[in-house]
Amino acid sequence: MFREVPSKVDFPALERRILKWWAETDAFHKLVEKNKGKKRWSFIDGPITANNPMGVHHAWGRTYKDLFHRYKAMQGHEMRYQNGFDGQGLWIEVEVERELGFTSKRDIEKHGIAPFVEKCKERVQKFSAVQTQQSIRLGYWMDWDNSYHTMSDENNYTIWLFLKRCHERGWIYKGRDVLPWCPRCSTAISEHEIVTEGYQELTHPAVTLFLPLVGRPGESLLVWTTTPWTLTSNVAAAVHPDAPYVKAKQGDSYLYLAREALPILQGRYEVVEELRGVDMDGWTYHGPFDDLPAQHGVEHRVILWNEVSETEGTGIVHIAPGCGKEDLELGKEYDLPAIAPLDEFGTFVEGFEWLSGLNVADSAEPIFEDLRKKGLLYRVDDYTHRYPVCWRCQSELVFRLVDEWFVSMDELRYQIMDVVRQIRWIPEFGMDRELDWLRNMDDWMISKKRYWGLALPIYDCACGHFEVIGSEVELKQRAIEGWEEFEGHSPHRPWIDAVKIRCPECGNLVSRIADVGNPWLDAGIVALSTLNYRHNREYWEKWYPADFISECFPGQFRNWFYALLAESTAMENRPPFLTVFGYALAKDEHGEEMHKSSGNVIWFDDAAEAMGVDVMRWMYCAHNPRVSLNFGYGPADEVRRRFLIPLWNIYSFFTTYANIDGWTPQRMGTTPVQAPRSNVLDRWILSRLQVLIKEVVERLDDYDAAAAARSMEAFVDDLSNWYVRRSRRRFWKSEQDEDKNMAYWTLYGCLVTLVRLMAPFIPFVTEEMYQNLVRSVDADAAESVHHCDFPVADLALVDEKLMADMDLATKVASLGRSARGLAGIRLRQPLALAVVAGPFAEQRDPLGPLAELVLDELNIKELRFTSEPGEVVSYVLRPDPGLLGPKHGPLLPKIQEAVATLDAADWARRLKAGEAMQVPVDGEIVQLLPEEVTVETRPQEGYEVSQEGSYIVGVRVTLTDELIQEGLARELVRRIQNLRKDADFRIEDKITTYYHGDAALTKVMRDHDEYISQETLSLEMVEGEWLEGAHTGEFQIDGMTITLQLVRVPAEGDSE
RNA sequence: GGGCCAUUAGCUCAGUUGGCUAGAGCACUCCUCUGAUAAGGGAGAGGUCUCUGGUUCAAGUCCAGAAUGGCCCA
Repeated sequence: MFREVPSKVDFPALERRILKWWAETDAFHKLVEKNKGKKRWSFIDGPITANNPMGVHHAWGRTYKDLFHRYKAMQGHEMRYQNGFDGQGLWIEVEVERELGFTSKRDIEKHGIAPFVEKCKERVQKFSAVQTQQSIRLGYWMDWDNSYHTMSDENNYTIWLFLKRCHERGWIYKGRDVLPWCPRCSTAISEHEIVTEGYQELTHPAVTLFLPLVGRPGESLLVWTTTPWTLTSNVAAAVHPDAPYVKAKQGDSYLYLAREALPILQGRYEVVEELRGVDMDGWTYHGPFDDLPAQHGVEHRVILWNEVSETEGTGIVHIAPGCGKEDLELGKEYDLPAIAPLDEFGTFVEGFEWLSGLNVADSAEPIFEDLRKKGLLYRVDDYTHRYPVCWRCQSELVFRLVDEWFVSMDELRYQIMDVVRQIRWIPEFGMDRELDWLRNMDDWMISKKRYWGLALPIYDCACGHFEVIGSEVELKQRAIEGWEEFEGHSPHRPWIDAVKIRCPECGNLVSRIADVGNPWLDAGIVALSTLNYRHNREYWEKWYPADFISECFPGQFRNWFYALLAESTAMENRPPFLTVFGYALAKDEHGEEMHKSSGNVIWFDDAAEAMGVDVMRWMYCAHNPRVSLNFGYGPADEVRRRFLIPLWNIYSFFTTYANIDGWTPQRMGTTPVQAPRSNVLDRWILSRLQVLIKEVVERLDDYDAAAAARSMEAFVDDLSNWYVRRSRRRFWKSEQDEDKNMAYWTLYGCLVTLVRLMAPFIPFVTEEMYQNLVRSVDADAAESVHHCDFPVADLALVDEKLMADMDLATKVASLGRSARGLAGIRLRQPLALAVVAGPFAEQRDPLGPLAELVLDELNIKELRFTSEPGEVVSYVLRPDPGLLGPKHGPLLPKIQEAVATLDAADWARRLKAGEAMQVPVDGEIVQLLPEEVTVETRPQEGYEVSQEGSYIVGVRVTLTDELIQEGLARELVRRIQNLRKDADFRIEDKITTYYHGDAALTKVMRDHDEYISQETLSLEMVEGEWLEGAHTGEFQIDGMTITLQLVRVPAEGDSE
């Protein structure tokens, strides 16, 4: 016996039960053990940031990872099952700062770096534990005790090795650059970080000001900027050499600006001279802040620059090499001084007099006021533009001249590009994206002026020499002092900073630079560090490169993919992974981004308990990964209703009837799938099943989960709405014959195969079904569905012709239902005949045995096939008077007459083929174009028809008394069945039926006594008696009344 | 300015070597079935497959250009 299966199911409760059972039986580790020593399948996990609970977008990615792990496991592969947590870097620091109520780096210093770093570690531990629990809830099978952390010693030291290798090749250098800088976080923001969500639409005051020219009294350049604070460091003004400029007179002053920019002028003006940019080359002017000490000795001049836009601002660009990236480049070219006005907090440094000590955020108004006082201010306007902000704390970034450390991309860039081309990118455009990034990226800035992160092993001596340490062993050897203080700690600040080495060039003691590393270094090294590259090269060789990695596409080209590629290429010049699978973003169900502030975020824990993770997983798997996923309760409910419930219903149906008949698979050894079948439905569904297996394997081998899921949905639909629906009677009948046995074997075979096919997708419900369908009757079967082998298609069972014929049968059934619908005759009313017209040629019986299915489905006595549509429809040709009237005038009635005499069926075909009609009228030939003649189809007398393509199904709508009686009998059966159900009888309960009512109905009861009692399991049908206490119903059928009463008959052996 | 992607029914999307009278689900209206039943089925309506050219016997599909939207890089 199978365990009884309720038709209603609580998926989340089921999932919790299965989770508990997996834990109790140690199902995961048994799987690992089972596959030990088999062919490897290597996966490297992109570490999840262990900073907050995971979201439903993480669950999407983790579902793919679990899906392919489970699939490969069922196909017998050894795997490492290692999950990764990312835990070093600014994002952790920012959250901890928030927790502690800190607002700047000074607070951290005051608090102490050591306790701060400890708190960062604690946060990572806390949330990695939370995410582990959530992942387990998702059904993600990983070796959770073996998760790696990017903050581990091994990970950090492996990065040291990488940096050492880079240094040996001369790729590491200290650069002076103008970088986007967050004044709150007090660190540079690398270009990797600034690009996503790094810009906001902001409004700033833009200032237009005079720069008085030297030696040209009364004449000024007009410049424009949105960052007034940079004017303090102005050293030059750039013009486009070929652009037209003008000298405009306004009042007593003469202004220079681009001709295109003239509309910027307020009030009346007069153009007194036209010139080109090149004519202004070398002019000198008085800087706007020449009075500040920082500006002493600076000569301001006009330079030429091809990038100057004539339409932005005034067409004359203010240049401050200490405050802008392009400015600095230009500065190098023209040998201009770079003045750096801001410290790490965005405060003006010494040398700026009244500005010194003022924060950049508060500087705009005082600067305008100063310019106004000096008579240099022309106008101030609000200007809205996209401005970079800190991606973590949203502070507006400034551009600061700083020392940072870089890895040169000169050589590495091209090596990585070669590696990229050896990798399979899914979707394919990934390769182009990555190559595009590599072509365009600047040198990799690896330093960050923060606390919690990789301790960059760079020892920079004042003499100009610097060293890069490649391991903890090397550091110990080189340590002159501080080793004891450091020993026993992780290689993090502040402990690591105690260690000092001797400069081999000048002999002085050298400290480590204070910077920590860019966090993508941490995540990028894992292809080496997690495979024990430093200590067990054999192990590493076994698992490197990964067969597969998978992450969300947007962002990762310049982040994880890039870092992984860069570090592996530098170390080994081989791809770190062979296939990369990317997917898009998760949005809310209306396609809006999920934001806490919009209130549309769905938390993973809520979703899991409300919809169940199998539903979520199916939604993820069935979705096209290239486009963003609209996640929500609505779509989830649809998945549940459309897919999981029907699947469950098939299962529930099977167990219900199998239990009634006491049917169990005696032994799995005589595999049900292979036994020959005589029933066409059995042969058909088993053929479909093999095709399904083949498709699913092919699609999963190609990492196309969505196509596999779609195939499975289509199969479940076929199984439910055709196989089971058409086979119901085979299970329902009371004889225990071979046909029934085969039906059980077939449905059972489909279910147990489906359960294994779907196990990687929806691991919980398949486990539940497997335990009941397989384990409960076969103690020798694999303990868990996830320990089973993945199904293999038996192509010998594929019958293409049968499947094509079945397609035709379902099409005929569909057209027949449609025709019945048009006639308004309900399905319960039997009809005498259906005629199918189609391209059957000589075939007299195109459906063969499948015709039975159609007859039964349509409740029709006879099915006839013909290749002559005229048997069911006639055609009427109607010359369109609206078109032909104006053309032929009085001839029209005669044309209509003439057309009516022609062979309508023949012309219907020819017109459809685009042929024009030639109609003899009054001795001449009139031509009628296809669009001028409407072809109407009408059913032949006594038929209703429905047509699709070249198939027409006509049903005979004439009802005889006999047919009507039969229809009523069926109607009565239905009433009794409903009554049985209302009475809560079990499906197999036998009953006695009492009835009385209008004569016409009681006659049907008597005449169809055998049929009705068989259908309703009535042992006896008694007319005229009234039974107190029986389940009673009074019904109106076609205006007649009947009262029905049911009584359960106790079965033998019942205790009643 | 450059790169990548998308554009198919009211909405969400299938349509992967060019071969359809372009499909599905949801939503809507009507109908229907029913011991799988808080499910299922059918019908109706809804499309110049963004546009313009081209290649081809044949284009939603391939090519070129444009428009719109999105992502990325300057």
